[in-house]
Amino acid sequence: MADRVRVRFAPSPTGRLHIGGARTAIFNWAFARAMGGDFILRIEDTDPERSTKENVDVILNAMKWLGLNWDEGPEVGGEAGPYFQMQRMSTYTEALERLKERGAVYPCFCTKEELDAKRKAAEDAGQAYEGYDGTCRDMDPSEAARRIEAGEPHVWRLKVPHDHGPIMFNDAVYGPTSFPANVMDDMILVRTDGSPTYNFAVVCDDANMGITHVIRGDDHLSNTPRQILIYEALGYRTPTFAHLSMILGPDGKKLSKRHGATSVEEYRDRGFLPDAMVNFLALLGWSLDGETTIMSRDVICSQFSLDRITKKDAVFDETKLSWMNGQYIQKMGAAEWVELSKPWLARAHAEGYPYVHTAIVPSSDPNAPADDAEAEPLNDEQWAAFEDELAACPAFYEGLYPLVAERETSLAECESKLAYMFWGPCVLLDEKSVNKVLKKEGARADEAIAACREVLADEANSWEAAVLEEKCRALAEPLDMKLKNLLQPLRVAICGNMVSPPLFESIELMKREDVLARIDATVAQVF
RNA sequence: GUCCCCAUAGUCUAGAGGUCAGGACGCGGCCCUUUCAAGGCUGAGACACGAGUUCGAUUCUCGUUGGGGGCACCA
Repeated sequence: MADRVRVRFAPSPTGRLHIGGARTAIFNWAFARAMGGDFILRIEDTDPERSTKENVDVILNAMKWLGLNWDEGPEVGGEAGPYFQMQRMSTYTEALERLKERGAVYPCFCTKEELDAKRKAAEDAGQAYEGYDGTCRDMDPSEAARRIEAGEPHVWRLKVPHDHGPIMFNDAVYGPTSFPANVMDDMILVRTDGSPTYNFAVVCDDANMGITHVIRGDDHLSNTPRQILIYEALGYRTPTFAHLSMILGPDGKKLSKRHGATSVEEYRDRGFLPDAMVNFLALLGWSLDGETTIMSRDVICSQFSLDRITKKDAVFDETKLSWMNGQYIQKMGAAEWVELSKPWLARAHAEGYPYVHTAIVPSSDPNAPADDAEAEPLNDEQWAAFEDELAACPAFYEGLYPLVAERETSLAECESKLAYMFWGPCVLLDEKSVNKVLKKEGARADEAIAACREVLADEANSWEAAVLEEKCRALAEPLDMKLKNLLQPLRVAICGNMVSPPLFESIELMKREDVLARIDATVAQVF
């Protein structure tokens, strides 16, 4: 029978969306799309300590940013709702009643302290703790009823059949998998306070929501046999399981905070694109054909399949992510680039406004990524000023795109790479560049600049990159200079640095009087 | 401790009982070039180890080593 595929991503709103969680979400989403099924988002908010409204919004926003649209879940609803576990408590109660009727559960009056003591005793004796010892399993039903009646605190445990054979299932990724039943103790399903444990709630929800494929992290592999026992006790058909390998940090350890950025929000704030993130994460443990690296969401969504998921853990390689992000930036186009680069363009604008003073400044690496930690947020006034200018001269901003399109590995880089475009008539001269290019012995930098200045000052030359470049290049022969010696000084004089985006394309976007003012300021400063 | 899982270059991966072990990032070189990039060409770089099955294993089996994960009234 061909059931409609229904998969879910079920995060706990305990903070930001982790890279590993995002990968799991992407695999579920892509599988649903490829199979023409439903992608359901369910919030596992049963931990009142950490589950807050804010955390839920954080997760939802991250999902939206990644473009992982869900068919059922928060904000969109659906027939299998509600989609917050806290709102599904009655379904767990019903399931417990069902299990009581079936004689598949029993009340246990052992306290947490008693159990902890037993566990500790076993460990101290150098033995492995074998799980719950079944103290209350065979209690006389009438005594149990009496103690419950008396209000004695108790949990409900699953009565795992003693004659249960090995628990077997065919994992879509790991293949045939088997766990001996005797290692399964009678796990707690419902706590003293009446709340369901994770394993119980998950099974109830997945069953009630008609989930056909459970695609989740590898860390749940050993939960699977427990959950299968619950499915069996409830009399439900088990879904297909597909376990995903872990994502590791560069040191081969499980990816965690100490590896740096581990949430999708951090990558967003560092100028990474959702398309690049989805593409990159999709390739962590899955491949289309082993050859294709850059692929659109459409391709991922139509071609994704569980049988091409690898079992091996994958190391998260940020270098490759950066490269991929650069590929997407190259292809995105000016209008989209301006829109998405606003936060960083605004900063560059704010720093250059109302124009810096001309000066020689100590060298720093112009290619160094922006340091988010030290970045101070812009105030409203600065933002307004930026928005005004953006609205006033959109062509200027779109013109910036070709300057950095193939030089950026993240959107954040435009702040430092394009800073010079916002200096108006002033220029901040990089000390090292001044020494190496302008003050270089015998290079005649002053002559080169003077000659080029004449070209740039000549109103007869139309203010176009191609024209200005041609005229300036023509100076090389009469001056008997290499192009490098002719144009690098001009670059430093105008852009402040020997390393910059294309010179004449930059000049074209500037005002003629500003360019001339920069040259004059540089000459006055240096020579 | 115990249970489970994994093993192709530094990294992500493709692959099949016989392949020149393929692609991508990164790295080196060359070309292009006013800088930096981008792009093109090119180079180095891998089947963890030991047995067994086989005419032949990197591929199948077992073991070793290495790595990862689980073993809660957390999720």
